[in-house]
Amino acid sequence: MTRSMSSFDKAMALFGALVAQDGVFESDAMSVQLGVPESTLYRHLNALHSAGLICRSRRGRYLPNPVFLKKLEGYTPHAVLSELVRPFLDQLSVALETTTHFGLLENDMVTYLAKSVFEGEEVFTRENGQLEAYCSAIGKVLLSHMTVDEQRAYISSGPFPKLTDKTITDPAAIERELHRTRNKGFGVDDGEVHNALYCIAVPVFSSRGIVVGAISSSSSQRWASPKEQRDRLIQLNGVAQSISSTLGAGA
Amino acid sequence: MTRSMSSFDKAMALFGALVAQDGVFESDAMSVQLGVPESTLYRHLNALHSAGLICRSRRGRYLPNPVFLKKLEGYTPHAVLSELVRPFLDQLSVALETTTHFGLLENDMVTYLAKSVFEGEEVFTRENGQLEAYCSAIGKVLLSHMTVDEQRAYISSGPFPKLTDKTITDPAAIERELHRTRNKGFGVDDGEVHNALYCIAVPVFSSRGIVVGAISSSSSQRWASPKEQRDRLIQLNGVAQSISSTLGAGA
DNA sequence: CCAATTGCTATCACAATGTGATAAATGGAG
DNA sequence: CTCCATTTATCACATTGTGATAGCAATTGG
Repeated sequence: MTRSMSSFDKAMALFGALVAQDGVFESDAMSVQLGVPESTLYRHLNALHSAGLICRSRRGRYLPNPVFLKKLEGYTPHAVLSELVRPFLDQLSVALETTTHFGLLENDMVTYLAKSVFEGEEVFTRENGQLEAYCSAIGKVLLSHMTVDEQRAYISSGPFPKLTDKTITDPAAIERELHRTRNKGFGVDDGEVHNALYCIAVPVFSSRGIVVGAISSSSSQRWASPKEQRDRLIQLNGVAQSISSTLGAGA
Repeated sequence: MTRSMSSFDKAMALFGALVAQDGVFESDAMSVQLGVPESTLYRHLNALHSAGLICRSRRGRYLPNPVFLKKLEGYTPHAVLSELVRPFLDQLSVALETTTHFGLLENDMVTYLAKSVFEGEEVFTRENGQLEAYCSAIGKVLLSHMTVDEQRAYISSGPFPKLTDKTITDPAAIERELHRTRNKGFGVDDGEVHNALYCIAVPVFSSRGIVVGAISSSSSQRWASPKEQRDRLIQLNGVAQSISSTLGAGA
């Protein structure tokens, strides 16, 4: 499976490291970090430069080329993600016979970037609309993949409004629920946002294991059995995997 | 001088073409456009994908990878440009003994991204501040490199306030002045913005001849002679060239 | 529904480029 | 001036990239 890596991939790995470190390049540190000899790194730097990806600022400092950046103005991660994800959501909504969503976390709220309605299963959400994270299925998944510090900060940022009888509002209970979610690998909203709304959600990872967002299946009827829930999960995870692979390897 | 082109450059050229065309890829058209055989193009597409630069959306449609885009959040063309340009401005201001600026056009106004003050030559401009384009040296240069349609739209967008006695405000006269500026290759502000402010400016091109911005030399005293103006121009153009080359080839 | 078109993948012999060790030059900081 | 990290240059060698061709896959149009 390990297709021979093109020279491309290695140089782009260097690019990624550079932008992540605010342009700072220390040859020996970078050499061990990327597992590439220094002489090769400098060749890659020159390749990135002549390809118009980076500029040399001060000695030891390389910045993304502003002309290159300008080309990417007009492409936002949100817009691209929602376009990429939509066909998968459509496929999923007919397979599951439920409405499906793709969402991600933004300022501790879930933003729904894309939605695919299954006829008869209208849901009150809107694309680009937001919902509370602690009680929604997608929100629980995304919160459960935060770092410990981030999650702690979120949990102490309450209060958490009780949207239905079943909404979990006690901070300690929310924390337990998030642990459960993380361990199970999927999130459940059992009528906790709205009386007639039942959802399950799974995370979408980038190839390097970073959580990019989450997809969910929403229905106005509760799942009939654990088995039905399990079936949905299998399909959800399959689609999540597909999305991951269209995102590609270097991300 | 033509250093052998790495495989990188060709693939990045494809990337540039893709983002410029909103992700649309037609193999035969692209093949003639880039002068690369189709089979090679598809290999490049795969390289871009596995490097995490692009995703495949629909058939024939390739979008920038959102994960990649997210890495570049936080880098704006403005911020990077001003950092890159600053050392050149500093060098220039001591060489010319004048205050120097780098600016670009934004909504028909000149935005000053960077400024290097020469002692005793304070100027009222602020970094990230804006000034009218039709009367400033940098503005004239940038306007003179607009497309015909853009320039026509600008000229008919008046009125143009008379900031000093010498300000050119008649649309037809402005148009003539822009033609002159374009032909000479540099712009002059002969006290047209402020009574005690005299500037000359030259364009900064990217390697592909796109105007990225302009640099200027500003003084409270008028240049003594045509020769002095010519000397300043030579230095200005030299620095403009240097900036172009730090921007690299692929841009 | 079947053609026809276009997108995309696979393969191969050959040419070109990337690789990494070494050495040396450049530039900045104390 | 001296040290140290950055950066360029060089070289024999291994790995990739190249582009023509053929063929498969999927969409479009009639």
